Amino acid sequence: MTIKLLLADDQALVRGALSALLNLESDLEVVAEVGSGADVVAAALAHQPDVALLDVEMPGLDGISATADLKAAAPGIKVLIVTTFGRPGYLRRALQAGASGFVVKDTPAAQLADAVRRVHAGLRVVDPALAMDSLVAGESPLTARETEVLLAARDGSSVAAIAAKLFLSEGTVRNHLSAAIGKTGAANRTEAVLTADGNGWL
Amino acid sequence: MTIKLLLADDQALVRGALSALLNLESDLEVVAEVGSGADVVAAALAHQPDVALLDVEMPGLDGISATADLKAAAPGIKVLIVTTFGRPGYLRRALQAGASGFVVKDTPAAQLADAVRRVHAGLRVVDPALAMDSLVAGESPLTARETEVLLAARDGSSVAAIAAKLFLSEGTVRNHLSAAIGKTGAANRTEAVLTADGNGWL
DNA sequence: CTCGACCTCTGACAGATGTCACCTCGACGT
DNA sequence: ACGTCGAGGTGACATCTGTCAGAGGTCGAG
Repeated sequence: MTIKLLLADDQALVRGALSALLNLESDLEVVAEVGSGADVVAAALAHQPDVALLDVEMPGLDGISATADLKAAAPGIKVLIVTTFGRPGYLRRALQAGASGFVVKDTPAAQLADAVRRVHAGLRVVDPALAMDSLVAGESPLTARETEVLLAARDGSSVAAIAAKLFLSEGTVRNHLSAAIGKTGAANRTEAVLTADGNGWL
Repeated sequence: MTIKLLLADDQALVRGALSALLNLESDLEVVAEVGSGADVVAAALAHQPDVALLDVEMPGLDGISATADLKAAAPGIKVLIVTTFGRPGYLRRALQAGASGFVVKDTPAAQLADAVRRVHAGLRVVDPALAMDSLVAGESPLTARETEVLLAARDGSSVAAIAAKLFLSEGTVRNHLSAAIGKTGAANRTEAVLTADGNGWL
């Protein structure tokens, strides 16, 4: 009885390589590969995999949103998140979206197949060190608006530009930025964006 | 006659997966895998590969510096750069360092083995679209100091902090930043860092 | 209903930032 | 010997940022 897999990663080379790696295992079989989060649900319905391996960083629909969509459309399919960045917030949001496992891309290749089998068996797979970080970092202290403003500030936009984009007064934007800077313990907006991003709060 | 390969990528999962992918080809054999740029030369001397596949983004010694070191220690080994980001400046610097090929991670997996064979045969392998970008973007217009200052500004440091780190006057730092902002067509230091980084100038 | 949390806005303020003009110095190419 | 360029610096200026106090408004929990 082989475990059927769905792979989602925007980098074709990595996707193909992971496929080769997993197909080496006699009890695993990759039945579908997609390059964007938007294609996950359709491919899953078409190929009926047992486990879906999703990357978080994908253009358009990210892996976490894709997880939520997939669990809504086909609750029986287990989801294993595979990501480059072990951001605490990613782990938290992935689990809330219904993922069964969370693997960072710098874990040894040999462990991936085991992770897949465990997830298929109904177990949770989470890197213990990352779970600790997630507990320490906690949930995002930023309010919805503060997050939006920081997101808009990420590309170096001025207060005026952010205000125009979000239809706010410049003073309001400055207030939200100031609050975000205070909550992140940063000294300016750039640092605030960096730490918030590093924690997976954006 | 098999082609012997050396793999360098800081993400163990990707490294292992690429290894699996390439070992599927009957004429290719991965003889060494390392996780940092600093280990490339030693592993190359120990295992005598024909071609080295190096990632650009690695902690410590990056793939481009590793290329230069490797070509100095063992000029006969061909280098194929495999990277996530197709920054024009990366391509230029990789070729100057002695790389024979440059492949972005979102090219189809099937083409990687061919790229390796071509590089081994003494040909150059470069994505045509990326080569165009490299021509258009041209060399970095930033002077050495401007680059240093931008680099120091990347983490959101204030002018005072940058001045202290580089042992410069605050006024000089402001002048360099202003020049960098002007040359990159940005409106502030954050935008300047973003565009310079996007072009591989940092 | 009241309270708290959040959003929105204003006005004022100190400090940081970006720009400009202008200066010296050393290296380099002609 | 000369001009050019980059590095390093100073001083002044307008503008942008970050902070603070205050003042409404909405909305859900208790």
